[in-house]
Amino acid sequence: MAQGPTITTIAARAGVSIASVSRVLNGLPTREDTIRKVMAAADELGYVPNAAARSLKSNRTYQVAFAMADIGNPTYVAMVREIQPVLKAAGYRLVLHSTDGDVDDELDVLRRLGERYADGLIISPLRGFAQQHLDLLAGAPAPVVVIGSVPQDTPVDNVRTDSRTGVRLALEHLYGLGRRSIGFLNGPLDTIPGAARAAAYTDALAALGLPYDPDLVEVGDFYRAAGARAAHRLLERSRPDALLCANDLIALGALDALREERLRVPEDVALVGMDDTELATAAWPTLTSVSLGSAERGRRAAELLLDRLEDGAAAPRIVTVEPTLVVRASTEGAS
Amino acid sequence: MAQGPTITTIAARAGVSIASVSRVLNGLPTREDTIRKVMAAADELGYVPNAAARSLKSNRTYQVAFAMADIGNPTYVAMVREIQPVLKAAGYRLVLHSTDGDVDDELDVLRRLGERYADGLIISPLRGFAQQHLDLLAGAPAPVVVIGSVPQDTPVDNVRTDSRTGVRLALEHLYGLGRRSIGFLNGPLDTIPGAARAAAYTDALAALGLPYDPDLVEVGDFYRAAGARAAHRLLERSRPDALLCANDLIALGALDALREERLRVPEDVALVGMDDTELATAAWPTLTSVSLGSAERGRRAAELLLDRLEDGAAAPRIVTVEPTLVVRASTEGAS
DNA sequence: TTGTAAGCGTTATCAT
DNA sequence: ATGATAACGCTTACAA
Repeated sequence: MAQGPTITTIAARAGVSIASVSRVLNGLPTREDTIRKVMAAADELGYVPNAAARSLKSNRTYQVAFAMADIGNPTYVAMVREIQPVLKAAGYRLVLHSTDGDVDDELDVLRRLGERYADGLIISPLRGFAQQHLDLLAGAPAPVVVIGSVPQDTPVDNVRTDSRTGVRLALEHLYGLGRRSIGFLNGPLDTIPGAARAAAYTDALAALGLPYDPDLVEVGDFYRAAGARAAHRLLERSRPDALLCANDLIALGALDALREERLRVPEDVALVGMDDTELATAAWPTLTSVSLGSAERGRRAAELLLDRLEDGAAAPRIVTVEPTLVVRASTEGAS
Repeated sequence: MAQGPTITTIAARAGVSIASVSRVLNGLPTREDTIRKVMAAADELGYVPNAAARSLKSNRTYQVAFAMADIGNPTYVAMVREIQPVLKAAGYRLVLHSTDGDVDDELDVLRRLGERYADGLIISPLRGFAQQHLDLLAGAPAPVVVIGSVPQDTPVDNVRTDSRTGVRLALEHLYGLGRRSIGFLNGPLDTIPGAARAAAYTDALAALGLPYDPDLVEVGDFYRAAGARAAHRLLERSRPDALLCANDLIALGALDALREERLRVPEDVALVGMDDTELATAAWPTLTSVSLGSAERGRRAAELLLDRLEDGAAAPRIVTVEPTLVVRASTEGAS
């Protein structure tokens, strides 16, 4: 915990000015002899440049923030896992914010960007930005990349996925297996994914010519225990031959519930999760799941942000990651 | 992305000196009237203090770094999940480093603390610090808390667990179930947990009066696929009636392998994982697992660091988290 | 090529 | 109570 040397210390030790030290350290043209003296002094003293001083001067922190609802959720873990190495390779540190899906927290993250502790922000809002806060997004003090959808014309880089198509893929798959009574276990409707998936479910049913039956729909939360409770509630009043779950955690909970009710998966009830997390292959039977490309979305978001940091003036970009259906035992029986 | 206002801007707007602005902003005694003017100006301009300037002056970043091998590993996720809210509550940001278990990366994290981008570091080294690097730890430019064991007398705060006891609990449990041929699937021996668990396994066997049979031991890596391969190798040359796995990922892989070999769990082979991650309850049968208190270790580490940041002079503390055995279906049959 | 000095946005000391 | 000013550690004109 020794007090570290500064360029002043080195300058004294090497017998040159601080300007020369700075030049050598930054590789600017300098006399061979001076370089040697400075390097020697720096080495001996174990010099390390001070980040605060550097960023005060350069207006660059070489930090990027990532904000999401819950680092315990495998979806976000997948994102972080991709974001981290991309940033690291580019010389950026990663600052992690967990907002618990709280709108105020999310807005706070946005506002505190004004402290300039980070050069940019990747945010995956769960509750989303109400209309009145869009200007906060647009006028953010640093570049922001949003993972998830933002309203048309919001001038920020954006990585989205098409959950509508994802849900459709799932329902078509189940329909193709002969299932006609397809239930849906959703997360809160006031969340962005919750709302999107609810709409997508209704639409996909219609496209398949299936009736919408409110008894087949339950809203809970994006957690396993909530998923189990929702499944129990649903099973109390109807007997679906398939269940679509708004994420893998819910699906895992549904699996618990189905097991308790002695219903076989997939024979009695076919089960589909969403997000295709590692939990899908840990479960038994392994879970068919709609991949929304979390890892790829994370990576693309990091890349977009780095691009933006190099060229702040470029037009906002929207990247769309296509969903895919990963079929496993929970709908097809074989392992 | 507007250029933010500084205290200079505010001072001009309010018609006072920057010193007064600073005082008001920091709640130092000031005339009512001045306070009003400054606050008004600050509000109108949407002032946010600059983090770099502040930390240059105060030598405080209000950031804490956490370095571990792989954010994809549920053990570390559990730690981050606990560390984050503790830091947040104390007004600190979290900087995340993923080292891939690379020794150089770990040492680099330690060295770069000298940049003073963080006030302290929590590190969970996978490969550990060779003797020659202990001075780097001892002489770190900022307080460090190590999760995992450090050699006696290393002057850093330390949160450890007793994996020896953990392994013993597992073997005693298996022994109590009548298992006598207990195999062991370990991770790399040049990692701290790998080495510790290998020694613990040998000791625990001896304590139970069971012979050590090299055919019952396989070394792989801490991943699922590696666990599956290791299990296959082991099963090719011996038929254990129980398997202890050095973590839950390996256990999951072992489960895959056992299933392929048509061996029933727990009837033919009882299976025990370590770390007690969420994967243990996602798997089927659910996994008996040795909890090493990852969440608690994370939380305690964060608390130790915060304490240290308040009182840098206090004697180094060692916190030990007791392991517990969480018995589930993979050893006891019932769900 | 090198040194002097200004400035990044704060906080804090010192006069006033 | 307030203002002028130095200082934090660095980069970068500008002069020499």
